[in-house]
Amino acid sequence: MPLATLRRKFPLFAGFGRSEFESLEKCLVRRRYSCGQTLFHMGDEGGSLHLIERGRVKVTIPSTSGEELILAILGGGELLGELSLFDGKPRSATVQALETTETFCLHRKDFLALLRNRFDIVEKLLEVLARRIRETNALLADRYFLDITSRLAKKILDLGDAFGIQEGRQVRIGVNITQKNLASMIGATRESINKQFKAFRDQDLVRACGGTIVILNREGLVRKASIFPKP
Amino acid sequence: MPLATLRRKFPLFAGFGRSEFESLEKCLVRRRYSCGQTLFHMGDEGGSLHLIERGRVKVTIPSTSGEELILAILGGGELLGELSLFDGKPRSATVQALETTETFCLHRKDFLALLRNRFDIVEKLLEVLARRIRETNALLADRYFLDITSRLAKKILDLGDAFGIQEGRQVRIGVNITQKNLASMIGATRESINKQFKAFRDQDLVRACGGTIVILNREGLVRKASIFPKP
DNA sequence: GACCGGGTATGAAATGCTTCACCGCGGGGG
DNA sequence: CCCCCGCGGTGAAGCATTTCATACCCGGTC
Repeated sequence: MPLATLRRKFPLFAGFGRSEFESLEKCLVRRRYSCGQTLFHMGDEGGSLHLIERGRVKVTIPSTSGEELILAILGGGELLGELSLFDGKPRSATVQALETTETFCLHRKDFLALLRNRFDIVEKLLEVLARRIRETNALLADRYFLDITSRLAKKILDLGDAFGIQEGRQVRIGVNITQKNLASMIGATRESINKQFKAFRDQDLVRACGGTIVILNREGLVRKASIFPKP
Repeated sequence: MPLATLRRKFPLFAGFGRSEFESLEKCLVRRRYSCGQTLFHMGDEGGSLHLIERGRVKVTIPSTSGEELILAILGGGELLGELSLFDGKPRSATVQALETTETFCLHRKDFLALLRNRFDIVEKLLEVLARRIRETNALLADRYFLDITSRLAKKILDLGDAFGIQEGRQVRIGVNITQKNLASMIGATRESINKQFKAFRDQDLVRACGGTIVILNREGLVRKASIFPKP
């Protein structure tokens, strides 16, 4: 991969020059995962970091009874598996590929060595972690304060922002998300999602179209997401 | 505050020598908050970091209808308000003193300057952030997978670990936690907590004693916390 | 001393969500 | 080619929690 591409794809390394690039390149190992494959399991020993080159993965916490909670869906350019790097503890979640996914894998000691000399990378990393914390806090708050209708509307909007493809006045969500996945993202059963989703469809807010979701009326969804269910 | 005290109270600065100490000391501003006072509100501009010297605070997210979700209770030696420092965004939560609390306040640019030269502090910071993420993820997972009984048992155990004072075979939780607070920690109503708490009392797992909780039977609580409600 | 606000206690009624049961569809593998 | 499994769809019943209503106790204060 040329330097320019690296810098474009991974803002983390935006400040890199040629010499740093060359020493970094030696440490990167390319990894390829097909759809459904798991990168690692919660509880595993974790000594490496992934940079997602292309594809998408889901970050989940499994329950002992086989259900799963989806914490995040990550795509190209994003960082993955950094937690274990910083505290040396086991993997905090399971990660599975949702599509064919390619990553660059970087080992703990190489990465820490990298950090030591580059304060700009440290700054960006701190920012990434801060964002993760904000996101999880928001999820938690939503789960406390909102009912399923609002949570679903919000989640659809989020997905639209993260993976949306503009199509005229509509936005198509560019990942295949099953209703079951939606359910484990917002903490509800598939059946509840199904019913709520139908309600949104009946109100012409969204459309389902071969596995992907299309947002028809963004404003309407925003209203659903924020109207307060307990007045 | 002498250097030795600083190093003992705040592991973050364990590696500090005399000269660094002197330059740090110039930047620290002592702040005092009485019980109930708020340090800052969610949404505020946030340009500073607090090191808690003594006392305890609660970190909360308020809902628009006046309820609150308690994300964490922090005590002496802990860090507070670091998120806004790293991403420049507004305060992600409201923080209120639960007791008389004294902190050292450090401004953004002073802190960043500190970081720039001290990789050991960066490492510890990353560790702190990683731990926060793990904790929030765990809260979220609990909220998804466990019922109120298990969540309450778990929370009581957590509080015991964090603020417990050994008293013979018992552990007294050294903070005044109202049932309402417990409720906003685990995401339930005060009434539900009350009933569940009574159940625990009837089983001689815990005892309430003038505002504080005493754990009588740790093992029993552990069992309650982990037995799976949906078999 | 009377009043009031905040915390605790408790039961009955209401309800949002889950559980369960069932159906149809489509696609991938034997 | 057919079978089965995973996904979407839907209604009825069940239930965990919330909501509501009420009461008591305690400490402060007017």
